[in-house]
Amino acid sequence: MSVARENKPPVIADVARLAGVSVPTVSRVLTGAAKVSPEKQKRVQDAIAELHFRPSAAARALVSRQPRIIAVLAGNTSRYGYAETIRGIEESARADGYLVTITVVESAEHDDVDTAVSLVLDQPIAGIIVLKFDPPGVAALHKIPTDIPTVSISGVRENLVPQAVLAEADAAREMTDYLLDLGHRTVHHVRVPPSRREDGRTTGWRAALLARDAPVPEISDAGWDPESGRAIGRELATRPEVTAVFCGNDEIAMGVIRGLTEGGRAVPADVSVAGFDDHPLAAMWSPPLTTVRQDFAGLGTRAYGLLTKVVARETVRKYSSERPSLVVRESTAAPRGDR
Amino acid sequence: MSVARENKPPVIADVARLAGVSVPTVSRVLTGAAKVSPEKQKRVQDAIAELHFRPSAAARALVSRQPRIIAVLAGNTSRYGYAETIRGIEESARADGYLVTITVVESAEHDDVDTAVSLVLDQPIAGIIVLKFDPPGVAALHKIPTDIPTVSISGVRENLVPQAVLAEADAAREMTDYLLDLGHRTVHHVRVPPSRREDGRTTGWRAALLARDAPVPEISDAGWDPESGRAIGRELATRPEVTAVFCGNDEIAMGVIRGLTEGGRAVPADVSVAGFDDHPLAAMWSPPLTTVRQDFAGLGTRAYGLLTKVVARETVRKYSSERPSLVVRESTAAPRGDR
DNA sequence: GTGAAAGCGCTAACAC
DNA sequence: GTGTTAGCGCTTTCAC
Repeated sequence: MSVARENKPPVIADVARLAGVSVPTVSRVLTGAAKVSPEKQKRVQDAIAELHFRPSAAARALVSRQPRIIAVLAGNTSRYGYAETIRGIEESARADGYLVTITVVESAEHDDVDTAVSLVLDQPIAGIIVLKFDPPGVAALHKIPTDIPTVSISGVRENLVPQAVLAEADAAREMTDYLLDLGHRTVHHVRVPPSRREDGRTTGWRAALLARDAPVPEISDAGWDPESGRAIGRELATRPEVTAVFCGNDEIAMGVIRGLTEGGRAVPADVSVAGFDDHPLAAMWSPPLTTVRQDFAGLGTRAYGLLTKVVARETVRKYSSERPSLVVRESTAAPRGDR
Repeated sequence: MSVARENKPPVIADVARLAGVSVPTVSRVLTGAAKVSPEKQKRVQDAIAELHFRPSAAARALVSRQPRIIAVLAGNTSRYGYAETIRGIEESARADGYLVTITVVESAEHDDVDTAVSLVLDQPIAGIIVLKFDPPGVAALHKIPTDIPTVSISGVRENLVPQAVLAEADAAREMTDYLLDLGHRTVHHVRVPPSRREDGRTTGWRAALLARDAPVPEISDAGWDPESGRAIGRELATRPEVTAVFCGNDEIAMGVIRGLTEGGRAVPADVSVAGFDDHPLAAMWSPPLTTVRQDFAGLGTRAYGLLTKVVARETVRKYSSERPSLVVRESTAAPRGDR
């Protein structure tokens, strides 16, 4: 009989026995850490195949002190930007032989943050990437012990840990300038839940307005659900002075357009609406949505790259992406009076 | 000095020393497995806090043989249905103290499948959930050794492993019947990449047509990107006999509507278009999309529940969800001649 | 209740 | 090259 232990998964000792070599020799062919004679190599290989042996990841992680898992902490996983960023992280990690875990931080409340962070800390992980796009993400970052390799992803620079950033503020400013250049007196802003007091999109929008001496209208706060944008759109439809709206993301922009339309205002004839992100459906929308293209997957990739350096204890510095780019489609136009 | 080992994370022995107890006693207060006197309990607790001690997950996984991680294998992670299903899995797992990993199976090619499955198998995991929505998912499922606790999620029943299913075929049939009842002579079908020769949506559509002796038009194959739906929509726009289109998912339906519109056909005046999934943007679309609501998150939750039973070696049987429900909105109407 | 001793399955160190 | 000896940091007997 070749199966040494009834019903239990084979261990390295079983392989060694079957191949007629010592345990470390099996380990050597497994890791390739040292030379093994071709003959024994083959015997070991055969034994492994025969027993369907797979080394225990738990034992390896214990002895080598290098778990092959990285954790992602995020306030959300299914909205477009989040999902794409995670996709970018996973893709790079997989190519590198790392598995990635995702855990969502339901809210910035102590209990939720603690649950999520503890869950991650209680597993054998190599490092953590936190998506600091919203308050839960920010709260989570602050709860992570400083001795754990950590990287954050954000729309604004900060110095807590190395981070991959998107130059959101610059892009928002560019978008606002574009709208102003079209002839709009000012630009209204519908914000998605910000990560701090104010996120990059809002900052850039305000800066552009102030730089041109345009009035700074009160901000409308939306949630993550497009439905919340619709309600805001309906409200905006009742205010004739609103001719241009810059939204925190495309999904909200789509809701806003819907609400505006329901309220009797045509887009872009009566009011121009712009989004942010370049959601896959933005081009399908009617009218096709003017927006800002963000390379979320690339952001994830860069964050992963940063993390591997931190894990390897190399010195790293803050990273910065190329600026997101303006994509002009048909949901924006010059105001009525100007045409 | 209370820190026993310079620069290294504290281990259980450090805690024991500081608290003046034995290592097993510390372990006992950690796990709560056995009684410890209140006094020592407190000393241990204090030592843990002082040292910021966290037990090594790797060591625990090794000795207890019960990793607290479950893996999800999927052909995709960011499209709506996938992302929502994963969200459901993660939510239940987190509540249960399990971490979830995600790994993408890029294609059904041997190399991609092998990379993904090996990655997962090389880590300390308790079990696997595979999203069998597409060919990569199906291929991955077949590569998983049978001794690993595994559950699949799918739109059609099969018997390989326990699975959480959505009664897609029934819902598709209901949708097709609804369209036929409106007075359409037949219903065209735009398919998303199927998991097997034919998935539940296509099967249900065909069954409904056959049952009513309606002609069964040739199927149009779309990809996952809405853009591919748009191309199909343009093509469909050139064929006057097309008056009703049932699409494999909402994103494709939105693309099809766009293409149809660009081709000069009005929706629903000239042609009715229905989707599948009830994407968050479906209600925002113009016209608001008629679709089928699927409870993806619930599906994920049920799959997780199944997996925990398999892990615990309880006997389980196939699960089945309530049937998805029809959501009639404004993208469908009676054909022109009937009005 | 509590400590000593014995592993979990693997890799690292060290001879030969 | 290869085997022997030691652990990795915990939990689990098993005495007392």
